[in-house]
Amino acid sequence: MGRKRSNKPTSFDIAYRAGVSQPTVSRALRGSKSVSLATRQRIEAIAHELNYQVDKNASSLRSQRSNTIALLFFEDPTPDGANINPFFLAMLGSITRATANRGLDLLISFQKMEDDWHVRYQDAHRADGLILLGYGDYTQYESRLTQLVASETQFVRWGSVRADNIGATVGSDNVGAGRLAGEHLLAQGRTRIAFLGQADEHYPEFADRYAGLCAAMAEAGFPADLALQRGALSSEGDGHAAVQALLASGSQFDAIFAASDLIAIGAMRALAEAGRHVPRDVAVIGFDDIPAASLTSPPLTTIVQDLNQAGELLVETLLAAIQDHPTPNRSLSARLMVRGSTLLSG
Amino acid sequence: MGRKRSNKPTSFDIAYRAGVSQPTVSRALRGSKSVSLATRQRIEAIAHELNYQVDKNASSLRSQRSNTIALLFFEDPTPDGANINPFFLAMLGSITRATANRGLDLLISFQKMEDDWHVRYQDAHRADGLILLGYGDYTQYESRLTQLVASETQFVRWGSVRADNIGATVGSDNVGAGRLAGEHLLAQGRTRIAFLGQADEHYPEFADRYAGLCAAMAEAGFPADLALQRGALSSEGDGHAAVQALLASGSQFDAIFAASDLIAIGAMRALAEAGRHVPRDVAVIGFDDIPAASLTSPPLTTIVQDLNQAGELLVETLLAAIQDHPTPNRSLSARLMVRGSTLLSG
DNA sequence: CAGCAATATTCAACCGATTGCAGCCGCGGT
DNA sequence: ACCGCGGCTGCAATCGGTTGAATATTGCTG
Repeated sequence: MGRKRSNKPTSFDIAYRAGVSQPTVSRALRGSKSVSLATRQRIEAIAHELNYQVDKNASSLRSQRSNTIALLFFEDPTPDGANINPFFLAMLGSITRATANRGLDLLISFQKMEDDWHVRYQDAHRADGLILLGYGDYTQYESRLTQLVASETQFVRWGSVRADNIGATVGSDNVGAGRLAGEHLLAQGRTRIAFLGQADEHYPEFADRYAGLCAAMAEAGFPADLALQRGALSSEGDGHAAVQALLASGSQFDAIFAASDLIAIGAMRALAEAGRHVPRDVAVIGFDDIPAASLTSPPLTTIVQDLNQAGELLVETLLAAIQDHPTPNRSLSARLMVRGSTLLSG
Repeated sequence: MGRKRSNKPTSFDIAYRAGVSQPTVSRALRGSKSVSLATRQRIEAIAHELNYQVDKNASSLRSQRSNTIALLFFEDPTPDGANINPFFLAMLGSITRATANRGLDLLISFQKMEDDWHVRYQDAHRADGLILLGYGDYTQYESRLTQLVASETQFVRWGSVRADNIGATVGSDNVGAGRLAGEHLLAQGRTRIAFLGQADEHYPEFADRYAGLCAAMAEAGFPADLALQRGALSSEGDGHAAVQALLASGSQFDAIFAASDLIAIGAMRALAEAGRHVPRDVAVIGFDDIPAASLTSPPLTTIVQDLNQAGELLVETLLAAIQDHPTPNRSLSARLMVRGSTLLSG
């Protein structure tokens, strides 16, 4: 309907002008070494002149490789869809760069876990593999992951790196990062450190961060007080509520380690409302270094994950899996970004 | 290489089991009305049972439609690539939803304008059309757009909606939005309103916002003072610098309308450094309502664009163009989000 | 100069759907 | 009976590359 016959050049047009057969054109343009230099250059010149582009569909259909990967976000439902976790948006930048560097295309989707993604993507030959990104309860999704493995779908996910993970995983060294946060707070003379974040097995990344904190505290001779750990998922509201609960419980604390910046920001808001000064009364440290972290007052000290490397490593690992060269799971070290929320002025 | 013969079912497998021909399967699954209800249901049942998915490549190759659109960001170079303008990230959420609603796939890329995108996407049949997103100097890119039109590439862009635009355009009613901002500030008793943002023809959106502000001021009998307009692109640093320049010039002003939230945030920082209180001494209003806007102190009053509708409209317009049913360009109305940066407490 | 390996190119099949057209069947009209 | 027509379904071509095997072209050896 209204789609006039396209006059885009095909490899046949090029073959004709170059006086060779069409398969030779195909080989030449992909740099096959079984085409002589002379003919390849001739073909390349003509292709360039005609503005020829290989048809992606034909190519993928025959070769069964799309050179495309699909990035799937699955966050716990955000009804309006507009509020995506800023950390993942930063990750998106890193991943797009990593794929572009390798000449791969990137499909993205914010499908909820309910949907049958692998069916829509890999099974339909749209993508060669998947990257799964999301906070949230991975254990709840384990059956899904198992299913992905069973259907021979290739994927990597970002998360807590453990030996018994299903499928390839890339993630930060959360235990080490938690330790960093703890050591920093201890160095500031804080010993009653609260942790805000779900620290159970459903949120292994948060649990790891807490474990790191506890380790640092134990080594310093100030064992963590379990009463100072409060659940919080990854929203500002949760952080706010958690601090209110802490204050209401009457527990004494002089520092907060929040499992994410959003939680930390909510926590700081609650502290301000309660008249507690940051950092004088309570030092606060977050996690992720989202853009807003430097804009709070005082600016939020936080843990920075190595996002550039994250994208690279995710893509690298996925490609290895696709080529049946499984790579051992790797974790990335994080570093501390000190700002005003943990430093007494001066 | 390691790619064992896939055993994914094809339409032939289904045809065989259903006792019909393969084309009938194809028709049935696409709901062609020339297949009887009985056979269609039988085919659907088998397809579902086998977990069959139409091969996207084969389908696109034959039908010459990919049901995919490509989203191209082109911001002025951000060398590390990590810092994407938060406004566009919000837009991304809206667009992904709009495409998902229509069963379209979305390819994304942060290619710089230098690259030959249309070649990589539409010409290679990866996508049926393009969505172009980016602040920045569109006029600089006009030749590119003309080229896109010449190569019959379908695209929509987000930007200033004008009659003489090249190609389809969707955008906010920036003049109206600027007027809103102006009226709000005037209602707060401010009459010396500075505008921070490039207001020349290279940045038509910003120019429109300024025009709206000027109109509101003129109507209220307080014509805008051109000395209070300062260029600023879209970064925090620019906003900071612009305010410093304003202060250094000795101009008097009691309000600032920043062309973007990032500029506004930088401006507020500069004001704080100069000891000017917001909103007592200077009221500040931004544009975009990025997540950080509600986290500044005081929280930033800003203009909210209707992002949900933006994604819908972009996709709708693009699809119309693809089907040769060009739609008139439309603009979306924006609304005011009042927060502390323009309200004297009480 | 036959013999044979190495290199360059062509042949023909193939990937898995979509689509225009032809064919079949059943039924109502005359 | 015969024709025609509408409703379904099958046939065969097609989309535009990729790929393994076959063939042509050289070049080199003895």
